[in-house]
Amino acid sequence: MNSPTPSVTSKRTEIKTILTGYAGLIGQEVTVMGWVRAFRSNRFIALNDGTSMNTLQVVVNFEQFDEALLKKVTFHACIKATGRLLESQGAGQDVELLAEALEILGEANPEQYPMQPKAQSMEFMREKAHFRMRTNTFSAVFRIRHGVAYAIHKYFNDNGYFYMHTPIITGSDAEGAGEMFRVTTLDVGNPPRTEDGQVDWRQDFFEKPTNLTVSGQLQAEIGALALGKVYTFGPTFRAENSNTSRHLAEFWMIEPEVAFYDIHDNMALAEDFCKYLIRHILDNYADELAFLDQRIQNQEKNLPKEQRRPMGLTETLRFVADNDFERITYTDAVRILRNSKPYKKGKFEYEVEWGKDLQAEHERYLVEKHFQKPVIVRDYPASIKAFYMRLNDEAPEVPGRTVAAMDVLFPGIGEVIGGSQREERHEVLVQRMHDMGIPEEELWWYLELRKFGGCPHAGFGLGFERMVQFITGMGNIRDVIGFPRTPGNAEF
RNA sequence: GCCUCAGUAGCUCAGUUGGUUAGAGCGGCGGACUGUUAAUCCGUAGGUCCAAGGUUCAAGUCCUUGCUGAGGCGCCA
Repeated sequence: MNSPTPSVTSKRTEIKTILTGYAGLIGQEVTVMGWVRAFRSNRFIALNDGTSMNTLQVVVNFEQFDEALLKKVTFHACIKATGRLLESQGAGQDVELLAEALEILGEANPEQYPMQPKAQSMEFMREKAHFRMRTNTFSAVFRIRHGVAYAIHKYFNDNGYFYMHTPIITGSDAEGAGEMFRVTTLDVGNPPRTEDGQVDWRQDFFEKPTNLTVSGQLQAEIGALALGKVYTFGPTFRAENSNTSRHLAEFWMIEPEVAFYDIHDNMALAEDFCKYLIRHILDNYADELAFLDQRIQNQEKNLPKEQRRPMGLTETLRFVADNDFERITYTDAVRILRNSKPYKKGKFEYEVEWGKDLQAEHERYLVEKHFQKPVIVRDYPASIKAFYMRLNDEAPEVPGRTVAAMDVLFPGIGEVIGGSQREERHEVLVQRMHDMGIPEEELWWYLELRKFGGCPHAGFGLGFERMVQFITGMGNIRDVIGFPRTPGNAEF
């Protein structure tokens, strides 16, 4: 009855298919394959194949099976079961598979296998990244991660955007988005040198210094000024020594760039886009959200009330999807903060002063206390923002020059989006680059975009993992990417 | 990079003013039971107390340094 040698065929029915459309399958013979989540009473196997949150109950009449075979039905062992699908006699499920044949596709010796059928810490599972996707939490997170990625492409495609691939290796270090990873084929221990002792980059692969990209924006602007509406969605690298729950050295970023858009169009796009992504997950991953919601509640039930989330996960997502984001200027934000209770009581660690960047504590006050919803802050002081952001006209009620920059701030994770209307005026851009010490010769092509057929345009960068973090409610960004790269960590 | 906290069994943790043989729950293993749903019951094994050095009659406990992790901050998405 039981074949000792595994013979995998493609004739399997996915468990999601069985559980969501079992009506037509009752009484029929089906084959399922998956990983054992539990083996109760030597009779009931809870089988999960990754297609959904749910398990199929496989019933084995242990009298009919070899004892040595059943001994191998252990936690996370991979099995194949064939039998008839029946209405369940038990209370916990509608249908169950009465196994007629059972095959072990991959053993998981419980004395050696590190995962256990119990709650384990996020830190421990991070060290077991090759196994953690088999857990309820991580399989839910990674199905949702896929869902968000899909929704991104669908949103842009349905709205007439073109997906554009920008280079991973860049020869420019003027993008101004942080420390970069050097890319080289030179012998790092003994690089060729010029006569004055400097590394001779002309002998390197690209005959110049190159780095991993920190942003595809500058190239996306090329696309926008030809195709009108483009977006990028690719890996991004920052060599910052950032040790936080919201930073990765390697992450994925979405960067739409749109010709003829100003900062207000840009904000409208950002808000509509965020809401679309959230709605897509609400509509398609309700089981996953319910599980993650429950998980957070269990986690928080021991915390004092004021440290708990004000709303459940699903509730939060609905709220964000259904309500307008608050839109304020940086100047307004400063005024609100200076009139706030924590400011007057001296609770802020950092000074709130026009011209200084808003700190995390300030952003959190605006989002979580004052407005209690996502906030878009725009028109930041020019002195604290990048050279390519469009210089606003002087305004009498504003203390200094500002640029048409915008940050979308979400509760819990802070900045999800940073963007701007781009400076399209050649002479203004040249002046800004000069003032900020950006070498013009490195970005000659970027400047030429302003000389030949330029136009007003705008765009933004959305941190993919931060959005997934928000939607899944995961506390640490390292738990929403399969194989996180952070300072001192590049395992797997 | 800075600040704070932590590191004890496979996992999560307890371990009193420094004092005999370092404990629990879960997991594992052995057995019982068998329509279970985090199955239940009985039994059992399992320890470089992060590392090195130091103080002391005596260190899991105190001190120094280092390593690793977490939380917060900065940089940002």
